Amino acid sequence: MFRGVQHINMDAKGRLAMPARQREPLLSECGGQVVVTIDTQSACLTIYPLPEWERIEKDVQGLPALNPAVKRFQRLILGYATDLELDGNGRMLLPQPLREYARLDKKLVLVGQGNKLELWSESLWLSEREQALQDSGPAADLPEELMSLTL
Amino acid sequence: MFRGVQHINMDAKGRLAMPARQREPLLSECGGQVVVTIDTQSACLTIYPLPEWERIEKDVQGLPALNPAVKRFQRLILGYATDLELDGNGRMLLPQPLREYARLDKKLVLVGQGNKLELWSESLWLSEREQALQDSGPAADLPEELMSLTL
DNA sequence: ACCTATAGTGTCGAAAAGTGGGAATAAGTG
DNA sequence: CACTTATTCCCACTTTTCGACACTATAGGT
Repeated sequence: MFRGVQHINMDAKGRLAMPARQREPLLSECGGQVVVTIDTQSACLTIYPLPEWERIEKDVQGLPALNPAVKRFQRLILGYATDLELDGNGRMLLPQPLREYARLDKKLVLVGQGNKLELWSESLWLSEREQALQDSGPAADLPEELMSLTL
Repeated sequence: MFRGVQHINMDAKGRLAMPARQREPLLSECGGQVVVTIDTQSACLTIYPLPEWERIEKDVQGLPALNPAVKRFQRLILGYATDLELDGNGRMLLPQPLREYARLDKKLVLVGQGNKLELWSESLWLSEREQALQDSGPAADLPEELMSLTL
């Protein structure tokens, strides 16, 4: 399970060092083998351990491909999916197209989301968080399902 | 069950010593393993014993993620959730993003809330308490649910 | 009132994590 | 085929983090 928000830097070569907290689970669960793809809903990337991704890939491929919207969705998700491996120092090198999609520059934010990690450019993360706080803050009228949660 | 309001200090490294009163239940219930996350409604943090958090996490992940407001809520709650462990001295080290969110400085307030603890910066706690007293005082009109309470 | 035990706080050192640079290999082009 | 450019792998250094230890303060009991 991936948890927690961490601010990390990408170096000049486009490498990003996986924080130790997330590195251990990745190494033990899948030997550092991950799949990175885009989030079609937001300008961020998602990072899956390889076994988890294989399950998702199967589900996505099982969708009715005659529906043009589905077909487009598949094209994006599967098309951008790239397998990467952590190097000896626990870093991964992000391919340009992925960096470009999520507008990644030096300052990044890595967000644990249970079965996956999300990777944001710091500036986009901040504005997303701002929006999220508005939506979930005291003034917001939240959907039914949330109101009934017991926290 | 966590009860009581306690004023505590965070040291220069961002460590906070869990008061002995709360420490014992935490150690016996979950071996000092806790999950800290943000409260989306207020600028404070919430501290759960690990087993209790796992129940909540399950509920939150079960929500319909197609609703953008729900998705944002999940991103905040799950994203900021960080598991921490009490060290040999009964202290926990709060990660920077969490400290930042709740504007924590040296003086903090720890508030028991039954199944969880809330952590406030002292100054925010004081003004929140002020507001809460206004809302719940003699002049306030309280929601139905409260009126029917037997105190 | 003093002594003791326990909670709270600070400091130091070792270890690990993050960062950068450089060399070697591979790929692409003239 | 040779030369240039890009990519990858590896090594070394710096910084931060974590754990252990020691000291101080406070509360309770004799």
